[in-house]
Amino acid sequence: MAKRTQEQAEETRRAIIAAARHLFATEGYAATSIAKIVADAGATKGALFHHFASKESLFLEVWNTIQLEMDAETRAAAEAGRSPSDPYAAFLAGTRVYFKWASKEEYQRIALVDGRAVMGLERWQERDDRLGRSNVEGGVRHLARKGLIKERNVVALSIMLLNALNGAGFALTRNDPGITADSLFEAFEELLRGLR
Amino acid sequence: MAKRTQEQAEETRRAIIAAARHLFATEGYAATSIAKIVADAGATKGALFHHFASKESLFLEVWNTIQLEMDAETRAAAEAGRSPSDPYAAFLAGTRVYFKWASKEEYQRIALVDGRAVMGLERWQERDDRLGRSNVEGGVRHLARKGLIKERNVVALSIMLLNALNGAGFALTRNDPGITADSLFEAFEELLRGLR
DNA sequence: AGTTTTACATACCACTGGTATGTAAATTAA
DNA sequence: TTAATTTACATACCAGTGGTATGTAAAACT
Repeated sequence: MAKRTQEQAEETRRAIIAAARHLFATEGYAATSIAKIVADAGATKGALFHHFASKESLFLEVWNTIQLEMDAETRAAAEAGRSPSDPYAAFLAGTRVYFKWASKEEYQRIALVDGRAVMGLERWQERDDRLGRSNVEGGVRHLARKGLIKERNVVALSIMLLNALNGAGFALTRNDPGITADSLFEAFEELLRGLR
Repeated sequence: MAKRTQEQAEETRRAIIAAARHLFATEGYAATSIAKIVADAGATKGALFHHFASKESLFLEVWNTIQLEMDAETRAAAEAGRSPSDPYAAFLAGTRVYFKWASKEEYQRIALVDGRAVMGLERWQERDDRLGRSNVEGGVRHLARKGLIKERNVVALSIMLLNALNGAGFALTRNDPGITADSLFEAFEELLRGLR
């Protein structure tokens, strides 16, 4: 068998992405070889390099997919959580969901750890900004308009709050007795509401 | 020339570490080959593998060194900044210095980006806790004793604040017009003082 | 029906981190 | 002082890596 239908090609492509995503999440980018990926996907190196320019670009595709999944879910939660009485409600609802993502090993490995190292600082930042950071900034800006946060430091505060959330996700993986999802969320809420 | 004096051996060891540190900081861990390290250090692979068990353990030594340098400097600054009138003073003084570190490319690449990827989540966390996190926790605990922070969430808040600082460091490298060292520091101070 | 393009498969390549072996000088023991 | 041992490399080598070049047969288009 040599050539496939377009549909069949799409399927091998998806199989490769699925295998790569699983390996990247469980073993990490560096420890995942292309040979292993294609073996798991039931394909060959030729197929992989036909569909993807490099191991790195395959990783980027996986990274993008995960980020978009996360983005869609948090936005939806924020939208659903909006309340006319509590201006914090939408932000905190989105936060709760992002928080769940940041505590998943897959998200940590791919989005928070290896992503930075693979892409390098610059590319990671510009890509990261388009998603997580812009969402947080939206929430902070909303609170600023309501007079609950100083207008001047919106950007700086957004950066810090997003990173606080990421760190909280990391912390959750260790079964440290002092750290629970609730205590972290509560602490974040304190941080947010403390800003006047 | 075959065998060297102990002093000479120490020197080649230092040369290798220095070359590795520079390359790791400028090119990143993955893009730095052992061949390049020993070429820059004026040594051979044999020498490197005599002094270090692996590329990874060489990286760990560099990582450790940098973390200890940072730790010493921030602790000293916090100590020097202590004030009987302002309970926040010591913490903020230490913060200011850590902040300077987190904005250095060398620290970002080695300590904040590649370190996580190279060590993996678990090892990175347990090592990271012993330094940065424990310092922040000390500061937070001090404020909690003074009644300025809820005693209950000390650990959770420490994690978030440390990560907020790291993120601020990242943000500084991009020459984004909205972000300055001062605005970030000010935002952090707001965050901290907002906790009651 | 013929031409072109697609979707692979295979063989190959330079380079990687790491190892095994050799060796001469420094250090230690007798 | 000398003999035995250990140290500090240097060199040659190896399996595995990401990536490329080439081939090919069927699908898609003209």
